[in-house]
Order: sequence, then structure tokens, then C-alpha cells
Amino acid sequence: MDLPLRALPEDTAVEGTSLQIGELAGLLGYSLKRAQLRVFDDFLRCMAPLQLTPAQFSVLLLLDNNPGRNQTEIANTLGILRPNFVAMLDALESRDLCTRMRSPSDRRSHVLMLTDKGRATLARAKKLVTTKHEARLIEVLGPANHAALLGMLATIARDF
Amino acid sequence: MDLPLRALPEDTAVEGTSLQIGELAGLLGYSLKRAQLRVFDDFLRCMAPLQLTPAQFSVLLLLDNNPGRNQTEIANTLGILRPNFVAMLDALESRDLCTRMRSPSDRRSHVLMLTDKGRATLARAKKLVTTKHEARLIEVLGPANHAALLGMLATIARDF
DNA sequence: GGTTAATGGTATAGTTCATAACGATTATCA
DNA sequence: TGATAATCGTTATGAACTATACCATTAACC
Repeated sequence: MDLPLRALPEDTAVEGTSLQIGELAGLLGYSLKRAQLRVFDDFLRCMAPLQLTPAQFSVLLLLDNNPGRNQTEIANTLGILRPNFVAMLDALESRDLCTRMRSPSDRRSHVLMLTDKGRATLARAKKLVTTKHEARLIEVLGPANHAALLGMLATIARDF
Repeated sequence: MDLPLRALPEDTAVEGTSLQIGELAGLLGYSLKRAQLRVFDDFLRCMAPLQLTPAQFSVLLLLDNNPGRNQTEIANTLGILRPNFVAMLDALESRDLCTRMRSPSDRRSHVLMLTDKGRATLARAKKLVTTKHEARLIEVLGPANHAALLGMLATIARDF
């Protein structure tokens, strides 16, 4: 039984064939978003025992590096809008990872500090990130590429 | 009038000084997200005359490269959930950029096609992306780095 | 034929992101 | 000093995006 001899148009995909993403692969924004989703997903998996999201981890890290700052300063540095930062802090404070304290010098603002539990959690989180998450990325990319990638992303965030 | 001679603790930031993001700069996920937000922002600016979001542009591009596919196939390829794809298509169809057509072979599914206006809009969009958006990225990174960056992001999306 | 599975679509809820406005407090300055 | 403006954290609210369960129709298969 012969197959019907019929032209197969170039631009018509064969049934059951994966689609052509075409120029999408060259779109940096598309590739950035895809990669970012993957990386965040792995971050959440690695951080599951501590139940910290990427945003929460970044807050804890920033508080540790900059103790005594207020909410506006921390939120601005992370690109979080002040109103949206309130609920984030509520969650961290209710887990006793950080504290709000009225500033004696300016009683409008809250001085933010990590608690002991917050520092301990951050230490464990850093270890998980380094040994599980970032280590796998370095393994996939190679150390040199990993460093180059970080540099280029910083360039985009800074100069673009 | 002397300044009070008091130690300035290393980890207490000076008033009015920008904060230390510290290890955050080495977190690939953080850098990825920051860069992605910048790139999407620029994409929207460059595409303002055509009023296309990155997601909408990716749909038009995919339809052009894969005519005759149904909603599930297009949505899956772009990582969009089928329910969320409905409103997206409604918006594009109401602007006469693409059409849904019941498939004669499977009357449940919709065959998706670009309209003439959709193809024309996509052509203009591609030109804007290439000449305004991607061109500036290449200028900032350098052509070799730009290509290397795309390769690494693809590696992460594929192998990570 | 009758069961099972797949289709596009709806409804819905959760999450993130953005803006406006408020009370309390502090700064500015005439 | 007193009036005005600015800043702090916060609330309320809505837009946008994401995720799950479900429905009616149609197809596939035994």
C-alpha cells in the first residue's frame, strides 16, 4: 500500500511534531524569563525545609548586611513597593525571624533587625543555597560561565 | 567643635549611605529576575506604538511559525496554562490579529491562524524588536557576550 | 454501542504588583 | 511660634498573572 504522494508544505508542521519556536530563541527577554522561572523553581525546592521564598531570603540577607535600617530603605533596595512590604514583614515577624522596633530618633520609622532565630535560619538557608542550589548551577554551566553570566546580568541591570 | 570620638561599627551603615546587597549579587536567581524586569520594561517601551506585550508578541511569532495548531499546543509551548490562554486569544482576536477556526477534522479544537493584519503587525513588531530593543542590548553587552548569554540561558532552561 | 480520554471553555481563587489615601510624626520656614 | 509640607508605616483597592477543578462536546477505542 503506497503512501499518498503529496507535497508536505514547509510551513505546515507535521502532526505530532514539536513546534518551532523560531526567532523566540533569540529574544533575550524570553530566554531570561524562562531561565528565571527554572531557577526560582529550583530555589524553592532546595529551600523547602526552611520554607523561604526567594524574596524572603533576600530580605533576611539584606537585614543581616544592613541592621538598623527602616522599612522604606530595605524595600526600595529590593525593588519592593512600601505597601507590599508590610505583609512580607508581617509574615517574617510572625515567624520570629525579624523584629520591628520604633526608632527612638524618628518615631515614625521602624528599625528592622534579625532575631537570633532569624540569623540561625539565614545561616542554614545560605548553606542550602550554596551547596544545593548554586552548586548545581555551577555544575551545569561551568564555573567560568557562571561567573560571566552573573557579570552580564549585573551589566544589564546597571547599564541597560 | 570636635567630632565625638566614637567607633563606627563595620556592620552599621552610615546614615544616607546606600545599602550593602552583599551576597545577593552572587545569587543567580536574584540577578536573573532583576535583569528580566529591565529587559521586559524596555521591550514594552520599544513596542509601545504597537501595544504588544512580550507574551502577545511570543504568541504572534509562534502562530506565524506554526500555522494551523490548536490552543493547547500553542499554550503548552509557551508555558501558558490553557485556561489563561483563552483571554489572551480573545484580546488578540478582538484586535483582528488572529483567528480561531473550528477544525474540520476535530470539531472540538480551534485552528489558529494569523490574519493579514496580524502578519503585518508581527512584521513591524519584529523590526522594532531588532532595531530598537535587541540592538541596544547587543550594544551594551557586545555581540559575543550577547550570544554567549543566550546560550547560557538556553542551557539553564534545558538542562537545569 | 459504551467507556474512557481529550478538547476548549468557564468559574474561581491565590499571588503578585501597583496606586491612592490616611493618621501619626517630623521637618521646613515664614 | 504656628502653618505647611514631607515622610513614615499602613490600609484599601484594583489590575495582572497564575493555578485548580469542573463542564459540555467530541473523539478514540474496545
